[in-house]
Parts: sequence; structure tokens; C-alpha cells
Amino acid sequence: MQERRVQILDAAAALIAERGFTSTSVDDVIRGAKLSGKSHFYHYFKSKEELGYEVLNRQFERFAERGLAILREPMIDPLERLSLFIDGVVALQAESGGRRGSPFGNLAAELADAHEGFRVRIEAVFERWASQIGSLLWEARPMLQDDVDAVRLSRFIIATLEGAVLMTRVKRDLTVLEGIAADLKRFIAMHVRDAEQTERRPW
Amino acid sequence: MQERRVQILDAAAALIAERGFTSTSVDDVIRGAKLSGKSHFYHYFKSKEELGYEVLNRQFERFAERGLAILREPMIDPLERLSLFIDGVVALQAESGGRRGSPFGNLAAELADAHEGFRVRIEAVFERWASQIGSLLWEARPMLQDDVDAVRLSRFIIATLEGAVLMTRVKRDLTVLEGIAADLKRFIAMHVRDAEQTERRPW
DNA sequence: GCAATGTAGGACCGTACGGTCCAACGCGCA
DNA sequence: TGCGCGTTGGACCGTACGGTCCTACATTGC
Repeated sequence: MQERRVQILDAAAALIAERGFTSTSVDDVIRGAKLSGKSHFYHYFKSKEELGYEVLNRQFERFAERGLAILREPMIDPLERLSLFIDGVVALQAESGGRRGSPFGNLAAELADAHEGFRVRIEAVFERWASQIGSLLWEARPMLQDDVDAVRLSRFIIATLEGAVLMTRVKRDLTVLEGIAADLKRFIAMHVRDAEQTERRPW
Repeated sequence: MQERRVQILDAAAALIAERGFTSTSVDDVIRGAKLSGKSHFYHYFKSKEELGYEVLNRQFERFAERGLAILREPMIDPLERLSLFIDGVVALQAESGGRRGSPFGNLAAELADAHEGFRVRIEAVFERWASQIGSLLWEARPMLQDDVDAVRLSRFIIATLEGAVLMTRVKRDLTVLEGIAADLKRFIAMHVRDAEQTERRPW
């Protein structure tokens, strides 16, 4: 019953990550999920659009579990967690050999202008992501300079990571992402107190 | 003669920037360029794909003239030029009200995985862009710290800008881009000699 | 005057898309 | 045995796509 839904969602997620939403046809999903026919698919989802929304939600939940979770580890120093999180993004990208980009960034670029329904949902995803980093930064504020704007820094981190993943995908070269991730850490380090000392230390 | 080609290319560029390459049909382009019929279009371009390649090239040439040109102004201090360039990217994005993203980033996200022909051309675009910034950085090396890696810093700048434009498009909020652009300048300032003094100065 | 070239208009083709409809099947339940 | 119902297979629909082909007309240069 629900099993089949999950099967469809997984197949769709893989296809959408690979070729985008528009270029993934319902028939492709049906083949990928080994369904019998179209009515079988439409028995579980009322439209392709709705499938896309659910896939996006599931992708974020997976990302929240696998990537974002480290941000909340209570036993690790907050800034250390942030560094580990960035490493995690690099590792996640390495899994696909630098080919697949961020599922959110991909959908954003593809559909932000064309499809308002997706746009608001993707916006919500980035919002939740940013608020996770934001609250970590808030937690780390004793270690940060007084004038650090947590919201703004969160956005910078996300934008840079998304951009880096995109560049990596275009160049098919993971070292691009690794370099940018390292620089991003240095930028974050720039915001901790006593920047003169910590700036160049590999925290 | 060539006039019509230009007409078609302009119409196609506008449509592709707005809805992406895949979602722009040849018929849309024909309507946009006010052509009589399909054969008229195929008289000038042998395929939609080839049209896409030419549009991409033209977009980069326009960007080289309007955006990248400032990087080569000989009468301005190199780092000042870089700052002006970043302002230019923000201004360019402001023209479309933060809606349209980077034409390269959009195509990259849409086609990098699916279409190798586009991927290599987009890669070349970013390569040329990066080399422009790289040579500016090389020119500015007396003012920079010794260990600055020009190639790497160029990539960071481009990735961050592309990511910022994408986020801006998703959020429909130009202030996102403005904030990230300002932070990016601070990151660059971090690489100039005597960073303690210049770091927080709005150069 | 004639040929070549660009402009125009439209019929047409095969394919693929998202989505609908319906007939047949399997299975628990009485 | 017969009934109800969720599941399955697939034919089908209207539309749109990229692309081809053919005809006709206007312009230009020889």
C-alpha cells in the first residue's frame, strides 16, 4: 500500500535528481518504480506536480537527517559542528562523483521562475536550512564577534555552498568544491573573536 | 539577412532566460521573433540545439562587454575594479527585479547533467570568466598576501555570486544578493596585506 | 528577361507528454 | 457460489514538441 508510494517517490527522486523535474516523465517514473501502468501511478498521486512536491519534501527530510543533523549535536563545539557540516556537504557531493548537484539548487534553478508552487516550497526549504545554521550561530555567539549577523552569515554559507556545488557539477571536478569549502571555513573563522590569531588556524 | 538571425537570437535569449532552454519551444521563439513559420526558422538555424549554443555564446559576449569589461579598466586600482564588478553583478540582477538569474547558472543547473554539449560550453564560459578575475588578481598581487591562490579565489567569487543570484531568485528579494555581495567583498579584503587594518574598511 | 536568393505560409510526420477511462483480475467475506 | 472492492493492464485522448517538405512570392543582380 504505502510501500508502493515510497517506491514511486524513491524512483522519482532519483530521476529528478538526474535529469530535472520537467525532463522526467511520468512514464519514466512508472518504469523506474516498476509499475504496471499509468492508472497505477495516478492511483497514488493525483498529478505529476504533487509527486514533485512530495519528492522535494522527502529530499529535505533526508537532508535534514543526513546533513543537517550534525548541526544539532550537543556534545560538539558549535563552530566545530559547522565545519563538520561543510565537510558533510562535500562528502555528499562526492558520493555522486560530483555529478549530481544539490537537489534544491537544481529545482530552484529549473523552476523558480516558471512555477510559483515549487518556488515557495523551495524557498521554505532554504528558509529551514538557514534557520538551522542561524540557531547554531546564535548558540556560538559567545565565540563570535559582536557584530556578526547570524541570518546574513547563514545565507552567505548556503549561497556559497550551492554555488560551489553547481560549479563542481559543471566542471565535473570535486576539488573545486573542496577548495571553496575550505575557503568558506576561513571566512567563517574571520568572524570569531581575536580574528588575528584564529584567522589562519585550521580550526 | 543577418538581421533576422539577430532578431531570433534576441527573442530566444529572452525566452530561455525566462523559462529555461527545455521549456522554450521553437514555436515560442518563432512567435517571439515574429517569423512566418517553422521553415523560416530552420532556414537560419539547423536545430534548436544549435540555436541554444549561439544564444549562450551571445549571452557571454554581452556579459563580457557589460559586466566583465570593468575588470580590465586600466585607470582604476585592480581591487577597486573587482569591487565595482561585484556591484555590477548586483545591478544587473536588479534590472530584472531579482527574478531572472544568471543565464549561465540557469543553463548550468538545467543542462549540465543531461546534455554534454551544453555542459562543455558552459564550463568554457565559467573558465573564461574565472580567468578574467584571475588575471586581475595577478595584477593586484603586490597588494595581496603572498599565499593567495588566484585561481582558487576566482572560483570562490564566481561560485558565491552564482549561488547568491540563485538564492535571490528563489526568495525574490534583492537584499539577499546585496548582503552576500558585501560579505564577499569583506572576504576578498581578507586577502590583502595588513588585513588587520583593511579588513573592516569599506574599500 | 532570367535565375538566384531570401521571405513567407502552411501541411504534415512521428513521437512524447500528462492525464482519463474502462475492462479484467484477485481476494476476502457471506 | 456469488458479491464487493481494491488493484492491475493498457487502450486511448488531446496537445505539444522538434523537424521536414513543398509551394509561392518578392527582391536583387546579371
